[in-house]
Amino acid sequence: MTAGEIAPPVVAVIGPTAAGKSGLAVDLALAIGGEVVNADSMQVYRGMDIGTAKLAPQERRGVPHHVLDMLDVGEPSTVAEFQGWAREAIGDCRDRGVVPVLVGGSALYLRAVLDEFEFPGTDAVIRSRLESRLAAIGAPALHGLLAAVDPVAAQHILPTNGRRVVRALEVIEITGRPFQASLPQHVYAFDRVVQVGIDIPHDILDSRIDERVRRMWAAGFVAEVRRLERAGLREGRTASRALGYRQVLAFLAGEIGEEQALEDTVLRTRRFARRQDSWFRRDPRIRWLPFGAADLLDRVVDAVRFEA
RNA sequence: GGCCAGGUAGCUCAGUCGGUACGAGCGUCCGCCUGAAAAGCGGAAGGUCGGCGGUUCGAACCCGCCCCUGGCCA
Repeated sequence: MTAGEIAPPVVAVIGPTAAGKSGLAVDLALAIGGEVVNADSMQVYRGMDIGTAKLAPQERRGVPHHVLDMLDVGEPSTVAEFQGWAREAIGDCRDRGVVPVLVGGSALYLRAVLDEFEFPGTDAVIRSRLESRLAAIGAPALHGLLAAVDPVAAQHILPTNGRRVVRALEVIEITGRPFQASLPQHVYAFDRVVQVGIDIPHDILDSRIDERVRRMWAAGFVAEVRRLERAGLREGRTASRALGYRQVLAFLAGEIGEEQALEDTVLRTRRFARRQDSWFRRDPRIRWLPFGAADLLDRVVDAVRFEA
């Protein structure tokens, strides 16, 4: 963009999984001259296509998509790294006068990008030392240690949540300062942001999830996982835990039957959607629009034009 | 038709010499969440313990009959 011109707004299309965000985002990008920036924690993996419901190239209808296929399944993924990629993509779009349309259901990722959100560093050595300590003495005991050095953080972290206790101790050790155990305020990191959410009833969403998972299976999901398994998926700290992938890996390992894997995937996806809900509902800045509305796209476009 | 096992929370099942169901896991609902977040963690609501009758101060647990499920025999 040229000097004096105002930067385009940052738009985010959010909502629970299987609500139709990806397609809507492309529609929106085509309507207002935008490009898509992925905000899905698992679509950053190369090869994880069917199971993450990643839009196929032709389905992107010529709209450039950013922050997709950044990692191999064996590599760990983190919010902090994602935050960097996404902000870079957003900055790049805006510099070119293009509206960045962030799409995804990873709530923490969205907030990390849109809000003022800073992550203290990490240290593999410290981390693994704390993790073995966790394995040795258990979460409550480790929580006791946390309480001694950072009572406030300890108060905000449940004694049974080993994962968070470890991270808190890691941050304290690295920075020498207390750990911020609560989410920050809702303060955007950009001057103009519009978040539109797809509001979809639970029963409709549940049946869509069921259909989607079955469609994934029909589309060769198991074969995809088998392929990725050879590429190191099973060893991947993050990717191996993805919905569906984890279940199919269990099936391939002979731990559960294939039908069970499918049903578990549906179930876990449903629960995930509920969790997404509780994140999104807390953000008062989201402009909710009804799923299935005939003029949904128009309303999204209006929301962007009006609020931006 | 006979024999055996079993009928306890939405589901899978624990359970005690007869003394108020501590039930557990899963699901459901609600909540938390700063470098694994499609992850991790917590809280809550759910049960006339198959039906009827009997024994007993008291029965989900004992007896009888009935219904249902699975298996075996015929």
